[in-house]
Amino acid sequence: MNVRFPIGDFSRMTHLSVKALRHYHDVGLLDPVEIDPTSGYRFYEASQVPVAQVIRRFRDLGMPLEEVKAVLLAPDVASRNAVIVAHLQRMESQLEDTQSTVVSLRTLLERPPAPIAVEYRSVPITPAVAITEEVDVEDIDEWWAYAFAELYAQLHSAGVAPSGPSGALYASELFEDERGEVVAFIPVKDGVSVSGRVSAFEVPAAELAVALHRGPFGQIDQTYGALGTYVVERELGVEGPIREHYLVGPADTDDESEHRTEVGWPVFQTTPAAPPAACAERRPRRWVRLVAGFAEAQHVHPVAVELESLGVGQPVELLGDGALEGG
Amino acid sequence: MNVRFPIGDFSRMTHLSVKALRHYHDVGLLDPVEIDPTSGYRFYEASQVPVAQVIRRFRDLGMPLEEVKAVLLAPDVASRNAVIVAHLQRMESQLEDTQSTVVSLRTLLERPPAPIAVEYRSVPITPAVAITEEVDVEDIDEWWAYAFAELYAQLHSAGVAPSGPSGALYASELFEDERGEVVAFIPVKDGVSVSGRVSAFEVPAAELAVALHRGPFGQIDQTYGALGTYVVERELGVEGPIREHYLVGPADTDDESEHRTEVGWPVFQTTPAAPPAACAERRPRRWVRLVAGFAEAQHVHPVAVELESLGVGQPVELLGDGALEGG
DNA sequence: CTTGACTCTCCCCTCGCGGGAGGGACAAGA
DNA sequence: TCTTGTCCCTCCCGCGAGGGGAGAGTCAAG
Repeated sequence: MNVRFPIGDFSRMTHLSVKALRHYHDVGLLDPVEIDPTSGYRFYEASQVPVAQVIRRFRDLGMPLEEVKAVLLAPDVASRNAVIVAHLQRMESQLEDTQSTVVSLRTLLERPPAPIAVEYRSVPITPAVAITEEVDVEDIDEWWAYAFAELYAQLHSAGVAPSGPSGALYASELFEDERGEVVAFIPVKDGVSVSGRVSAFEVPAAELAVALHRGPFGQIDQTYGALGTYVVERELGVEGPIREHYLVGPADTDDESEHRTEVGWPVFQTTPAAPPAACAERRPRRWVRLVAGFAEAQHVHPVAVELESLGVGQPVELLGDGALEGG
Repeated sequence: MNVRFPIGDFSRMTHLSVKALRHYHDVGLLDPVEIDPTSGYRFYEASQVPVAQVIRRFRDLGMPLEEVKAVLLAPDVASRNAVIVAHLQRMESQLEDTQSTVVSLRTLLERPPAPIAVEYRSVPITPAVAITEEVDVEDIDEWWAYAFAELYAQLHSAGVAPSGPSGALYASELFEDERGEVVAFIPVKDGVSVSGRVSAFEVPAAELAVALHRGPFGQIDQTYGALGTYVVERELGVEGPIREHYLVGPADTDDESEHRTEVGWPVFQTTPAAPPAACAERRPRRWVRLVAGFAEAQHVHPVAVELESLGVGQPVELLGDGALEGG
């Protein structure tokens, strides 16, 4: 008969706490070899130490008990490795998230709260070619890329040059209901023969409050946020879809910091001399929702300034190069 | 009066869930500017969006709410930065732990379960110089380094050469009570005039079961574990302190993989021809405890083999170079 | 036989919310 | 004005992986 250890000794052997061992017993991860029927005492064997060691390492890596169990019960090496690799990959991607969060936190704390410049502008009705579709917000990016690829392809094959920067209209439903109509358009002087999803379109005239976004398109939420804040503070109404104008984009330069995008907020009629006043009548609940969808990623007064040197280091690999493909 | 947003709109503005916002209110992290006394409705202002953003980033970094609160309420930039830096440092050290755990896990899963070779040996009484002291287990490493430094210094100044490899005795109390007597010794042929902590010592004769550890001293727990397992399986008794002999150490070569350490387990008298049998009489409860203190870090059968390519990548810095000292 | 160390079960606590029940509040449409 | 649907409220339970402690039984050494 092999030597039996009570839980306290086994705890010292494995560096697992007594509480943890009892818990592992409860969930069936590591059962004692014997339980005294009268006293209820748990007894473990020396041969269980290695198993406990493995459990401890995986727990140190934050692997959930269920998954550790899967590793221990895996019928073959391949399926076991699959579980381990999946966990390590989760850890790596989590680490990436952490690093990008540190970056964005630094941006948030460092950047001076540059006041946004908002310009009022009357835009006339504009002929264009366009793709119009109802889209889920989550699909926007992909839709956007394909739509403009298609538009430019048709203009190119028709031998027609744009008469101005391309742009898009975003229906307010998009921000209220997570789904709404989007129009991707490219202005053209003359009629163009179009086919497929592409159609002739007249971009409607509007009075716009316009903010210019300088830098990567991926950070445009900052400008949206700033404009949203601006609009909220002045309690401006909104009429019609939000616009974007792509003044300088990836087609023009690879330097993302050179990119320029205008965000246009359609306000009520006004003269350039007299900017629009608050318009309580035309400010229904829907309006608040709309702004709510925008007003984010502003710069931070209350905790700002001087946290200058938060940095991030190298990317990390927990998985080595030839990771387990052949397992 | 500024525009007020109900919790749902504010949730959309900040990407914080309604539940989270209510929780932050409960714990006093982010209070609404107004609470309708009759309906209990919470109302937030646009100016609170940036604060919420900051909260969200820190939460994404896993900072506890209490600490986020400390950041927001910090009276000056320096104390605020202190909190942030402390958190990022915790994250970095946690990451280091993760990486070393991956390494040790790989060792555990990869290394073939090499059976340990145990040799029985009779060692005679040996004159030596030694430092004897009662030590806490946690202080062992430091104590050990200083003790041998002192021993070698005195031998050197006395112009005496060791007559054999240095070694140490570890009383079993050390493993049972976390504290016990340790003797660091260096064998010498003749009497040496000694001073301070160092004294003349006779290393007692003993029957030893000896295991040889090859490699870094930091991994000696593996050999201890293997020897402990060996002893447990054969139910060998123990008499007297455990020994270590430092055959090849840092003084001899910088290549840690070349280091050699013997671990000696004192058994009862036996002839080399007839290895000691189990000795139930002399195997009190204390004995089990002693083995329990050793038997760890064995190699792993149940989940072993072929997980060959788990690797670790670069170290990570979340804190940049000139981190915030001047903050 | 006593004493002290050890073990058992059972219950509540953590942290940062998520899920849901049950019920009031509010804006839009009929 | 009523309904309808959507919001919002509070209150309670749950997770994961145990930690802390109460109250009671067990075990081995002196």
